[in-house]
Amino acid sequence: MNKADARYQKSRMAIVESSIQLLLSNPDAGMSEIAIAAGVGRATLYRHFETRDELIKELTMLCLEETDEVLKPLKETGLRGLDAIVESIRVIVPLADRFRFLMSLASIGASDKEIGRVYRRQLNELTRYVEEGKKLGDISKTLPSEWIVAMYDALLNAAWGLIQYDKMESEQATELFIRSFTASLQ
Amino acid sequence: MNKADARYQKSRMAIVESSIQLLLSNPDAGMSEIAIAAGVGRATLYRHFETRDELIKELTMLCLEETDEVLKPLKETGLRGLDAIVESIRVIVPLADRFRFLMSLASIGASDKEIGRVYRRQLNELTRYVEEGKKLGDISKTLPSEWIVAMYDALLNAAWGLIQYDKMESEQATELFIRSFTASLQ
DNA sequence: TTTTAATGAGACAGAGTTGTATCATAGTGT
DNA sequence: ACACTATGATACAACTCTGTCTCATTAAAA
Repeated sequence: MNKADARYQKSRMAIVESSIQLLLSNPDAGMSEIAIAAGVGRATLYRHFETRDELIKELTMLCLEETDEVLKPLKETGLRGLDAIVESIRVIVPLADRFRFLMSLASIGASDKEIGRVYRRQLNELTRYVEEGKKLGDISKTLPSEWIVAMYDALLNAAWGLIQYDKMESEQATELFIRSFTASLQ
Repeated sequence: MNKADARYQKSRMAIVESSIQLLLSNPDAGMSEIAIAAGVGRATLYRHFETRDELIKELTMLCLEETDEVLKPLKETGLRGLDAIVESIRVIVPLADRFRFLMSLASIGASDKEIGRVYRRQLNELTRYVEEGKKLGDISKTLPSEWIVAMYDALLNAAWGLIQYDKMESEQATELFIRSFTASLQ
């Protein structure tokens, strides 16, 4: 299996993209179904991912890395507190399918060490911004940080749901998310 | 099978309650697992519910009916708009596990006619309160009703998650929910 | 107490899924 | 042009889950 081979890359990309979308709408989808959705033979699917559990684990890691990737530039902007959170919303909503995939399979996080570690780190970063926001006076100190983080996740989910079902555009969902979320922090 | 028989009722109650909780934490749980969780033989489980799909469908209907039940008094209070919504939050949060069960298996709603009908009706009632709230001036007219309804569901989920993982008490979650939700509607 | 019937345990067939192995084919790198 | 190799199709065994059935047990109803 040569990772540089064009056929390999084509198959792999198709598998990753299709399986994330498919597992999002049907978490019980089997390997046959996944292979069909990816337009790939079942045998090829097993050549790329040894088992179904392996596939899901690698997809999860991939989604975590992708969200990491878009959040990295944010750290270099020097934004702090609520400003940082708002900016994170802007970059994360377009990736909401990845994020939702992580949520829907959150149970995995508990079972896999590596995933749990990365997941907790991302959660901690958001919590840090929340604490900053409280110090800066943008966020009410009487709201528990845990509740704020939970709201963030929940509203991101809501936004993505509306986008997925074509109820609104990504931009509108982003603005509503930001508007409602910031308003709720007073 | 005599529905009045004490043994029948005991088994049925155990099955219903256990399977809702179990399927909530593991939607893939099989009939064996469900039977064990209910402290009941697998054969008995099949005597009460012909198939696994039947079981899930009946559980879903039951949860719908229960939420209907607690919302019924609300209609007789004469509360309108935002006041009605706030009151609905108070009565619904304690039932959040039922509600979450409905959400987690929302895909069923699409497949089953009866469930889809009841589900849409409940959604419409919430939407009606939202529209009322806009007319009464409690809710900004520039927020799409769909977004508000989505937020309601999302925050209910968030509240229930925190309660389930013992991060806070039901009362505190309710108050945070109401506070954040109402604040976001301006 | 006696009768009735719901239950638990277990065996069973059938269907579906997973993961492995083989082989001819067709696209790729050289 | 040629050698390589990823792929698709297919067959296969092992396993799991579902749904059915039987029979002894035990708790409820009479």
